[in-house]
Amino acid sequence: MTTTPARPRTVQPSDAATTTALKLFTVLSRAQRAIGERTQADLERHGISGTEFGIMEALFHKGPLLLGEVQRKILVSSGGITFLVDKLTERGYVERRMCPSDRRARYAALTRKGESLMKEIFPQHAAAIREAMSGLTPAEQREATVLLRRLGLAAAGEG
Amino acid sequence: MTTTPARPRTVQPSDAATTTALKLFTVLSRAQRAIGERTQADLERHGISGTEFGIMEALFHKGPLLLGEVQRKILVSSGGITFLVDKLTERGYVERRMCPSDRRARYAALTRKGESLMKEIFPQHAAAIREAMSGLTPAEQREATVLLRRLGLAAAGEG
DNA sequence: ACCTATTATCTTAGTAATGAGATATATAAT
DNA sequence: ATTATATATCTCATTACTAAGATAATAGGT
Repeated sequence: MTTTPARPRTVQPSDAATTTALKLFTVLSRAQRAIGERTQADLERHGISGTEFGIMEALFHKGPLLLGEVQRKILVSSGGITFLVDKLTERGYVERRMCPSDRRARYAALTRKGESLMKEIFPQHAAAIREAMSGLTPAEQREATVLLRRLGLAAAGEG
Repeated sequence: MTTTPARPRTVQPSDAATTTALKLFTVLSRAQRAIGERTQADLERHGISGTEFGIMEALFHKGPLLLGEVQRKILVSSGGITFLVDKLTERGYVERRMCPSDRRARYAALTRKGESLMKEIFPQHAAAIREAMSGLTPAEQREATVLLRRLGLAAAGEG
């Protein structure tokens, strides 16, 4: 048995599995960007960012949460959550409340104004997301969800 | 034919299609974030950001490109491409060249140092992406690619 | 009570961008 | 030629963060 002599190559050609992964990487990035641009454009009409909406949505659906809980939910840094809650507080949508059992901790809670904003815009925004996703049928969306959940969990877990 | 009388509702409950779309939105964001964190961590070892890698990869595979071409390819603002090419130039990986036919325009091109950096790290980074995607089999990755391409194109197109 | 480690939030400085507008050049119409 | 419009890049101010460290409070062990 003879081995093929190593022919020098400038750049190692990628194998098929790598090529497949690179394609997925590209379409994943582009899809996320395109969807993100559309959904953020929807929120811009109301003068809030996607991240701000994430905070208010969490408070809207779960009630008051400790800053740290919000932080873990929307995945920003500790400095970031302080900054974001400050901004929402200035605009009157959110307020801080003492935590009776832990004086280091603060709750973030929707004000009445924040609550009524969310009642108005959450359904609208959900519809905008549905619209942004309308390139796929609901059945295809469920397929994509299964695959992306598996992909995301594996990628996050092995960190 | 009778129309159903409008029953007042505080918050319109989402229909099934909206719920499906919201789930996809969540897993899409999370998957992209998890994959992005892993691939950027790989590049950090070489001291470059994902965006910088994107520029160098484009130049590596296509040769010198006008700044505007690079900009459209990696999707940053016009100010952003100037800033990024400046930084890569400072570090000696990229240089600007005059465009003989249009004196407003500038090419960005890899220097010899940039070329050799890419020869070294491109295959490594491709392998890191393959690894980050390994939660799905190649066949599943191809499925996901088909769906995400359709999703992304539809979302970008209807902007 | 005292020490240690941990946790929760806030502060500060720095970064990677964006967006609006400036400048220079090019192209097309008159 | 002149004018208008479009294009390519750059400049500058601002935004939305992150990372590291400061401060303060809690919890557990001794």
